[in-house]
Amino acid sequence: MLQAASAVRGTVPPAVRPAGSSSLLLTENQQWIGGPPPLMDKLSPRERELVLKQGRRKVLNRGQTLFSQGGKHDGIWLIESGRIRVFYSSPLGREITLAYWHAGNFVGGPEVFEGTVHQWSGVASSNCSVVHLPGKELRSLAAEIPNLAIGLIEGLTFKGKCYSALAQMLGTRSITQRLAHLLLHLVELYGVEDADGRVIAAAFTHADIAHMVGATRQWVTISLKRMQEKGIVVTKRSQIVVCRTDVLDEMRGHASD
Amino acid sequence: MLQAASAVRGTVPPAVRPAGSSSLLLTENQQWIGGPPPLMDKLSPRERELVLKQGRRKVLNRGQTLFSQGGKHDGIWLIESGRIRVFYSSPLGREITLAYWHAGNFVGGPEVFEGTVHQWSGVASSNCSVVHLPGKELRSLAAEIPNLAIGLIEGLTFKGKCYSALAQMLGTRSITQRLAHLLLHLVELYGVEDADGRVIAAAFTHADIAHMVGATRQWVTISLKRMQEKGIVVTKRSQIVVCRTDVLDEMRGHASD
DNA sequence: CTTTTCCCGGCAACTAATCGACTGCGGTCA
DNA sequence: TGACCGCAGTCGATTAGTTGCCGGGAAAAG
Repeated sequence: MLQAASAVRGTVPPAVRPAGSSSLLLTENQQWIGGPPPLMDKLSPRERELVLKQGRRKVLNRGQTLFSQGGKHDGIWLIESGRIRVFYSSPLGREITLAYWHAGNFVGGPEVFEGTVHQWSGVASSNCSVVHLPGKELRSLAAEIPNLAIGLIEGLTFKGKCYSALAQMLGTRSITQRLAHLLLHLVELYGVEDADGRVIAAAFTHADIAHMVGATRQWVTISLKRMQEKGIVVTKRSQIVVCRTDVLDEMRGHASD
Repeated sequence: MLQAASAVRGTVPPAVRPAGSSSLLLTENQQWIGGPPPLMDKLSPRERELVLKQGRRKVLNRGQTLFSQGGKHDGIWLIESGRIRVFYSSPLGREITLAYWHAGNFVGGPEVFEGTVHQWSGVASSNCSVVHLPGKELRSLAAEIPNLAIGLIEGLTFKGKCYSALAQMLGTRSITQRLAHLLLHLVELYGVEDADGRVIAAAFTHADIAHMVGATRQWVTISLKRMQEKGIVVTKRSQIVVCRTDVLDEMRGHASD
């Protein structure tokens, strides 16, 4: 089984904004680029303590499963540190990842209290620390702390938009367009300046990217190569440097006008 | 402009269950096949009257637009009769329909009160009667009538599952699989017994179907023809008769095991 | 240090799906 | 009755995307 293949991959680089999610999220009308406001930010220190007291902290190694589709649903997990990948795997083995969720977000939707079964799976894509809030406790906490309830609703609405945007992208854009779109989003979230352009400072393998845009590993390789030939990106040692965001923006099936 | 090309298309045939939605909804773990329980069913006659009083009734002809993506969002529409098609249209003109919503459901999500802008468009796919509940009025009604609030949450959760399921289907299944899946769903909702098999009693054009599965009109024609050659379906005069649900079930990338 | 594992990369054959265009049918309307 | 229009159906050309395979290189594990 996986035992931390690379120290680099999986750690969130310093340049990264703390809260957010990397995926095919934003469509034309999407604001909230980095994700919803973190769930706990509006709470007073006392309230925060109250919530954490009710929850059960859990530490995960890279690769460990937090919940899996078809499993019984009970409550949510609040991410304290690390990165959780939420994805769906079809019976025939094809996979689509919804998003990589960062610290400050919660996972386990679309229902928050006691639901039926999970529609998605969640695994740690880096070493993580999470707090589990079971449905029953969460419900009473939400009744007690209005700001928590509001945070939950905001988070849920955002998740709804994620599903919605993902469906729209998958339904109306070609893989190449989706890839262009994703690269722009990754640059937005993880971009660090560099001599050649903007480096995507979080390491994703071609397979990771393939799962995000709904494609095969090989096709991502081919597409990236073509982009490199056109001078849009430079790939040096499994890192992607984006040189021409303008061309990418045009490629993705532009939103403007 | 469209002026009711056919009298048959657009009317909901008698065999149809009253509430529900036809789309690529159900995944393996999906229950609620026909949609959520209708929003108003749990209300007392008096409460129902109260709600209808606050709303503004609107009658739509087939083809008329109810709301469109990018437009300002304010409240929801309750469907009294007819069928509303909710879809997204990309800047380059490709379209994906989320669902056809029937009487008893509401449209205008994923937010219910005052939101930002619509992510989807809604047009009447038959003559419709709807009741508009603006965000402000809806909010106070929901505060006053607990059962209405619960209905809203149930409806929203269901919509979340729709987006989610649609994304999963689009991300992991081939068009052929999606088509098989859709046919099974349509039979489930609109199926009427017949000498050859089960007739899908609601008329959808090939273009309609293409938008539901995210494909081109031509490809739907070809796929249906291939299915006919294999004896899975029979198409007689723009109506589809499904003979072998078992084969379709196997084609769609089966859930069982 | 060696072995193993993972990941990039390329290649070839193949199928799925798109695009544009044209035909013919049937229904509707003037 | 004739003109029109939306829709099913078909064709050929082209592209997008898959599947399976093999090789090399870098990094982790032993």
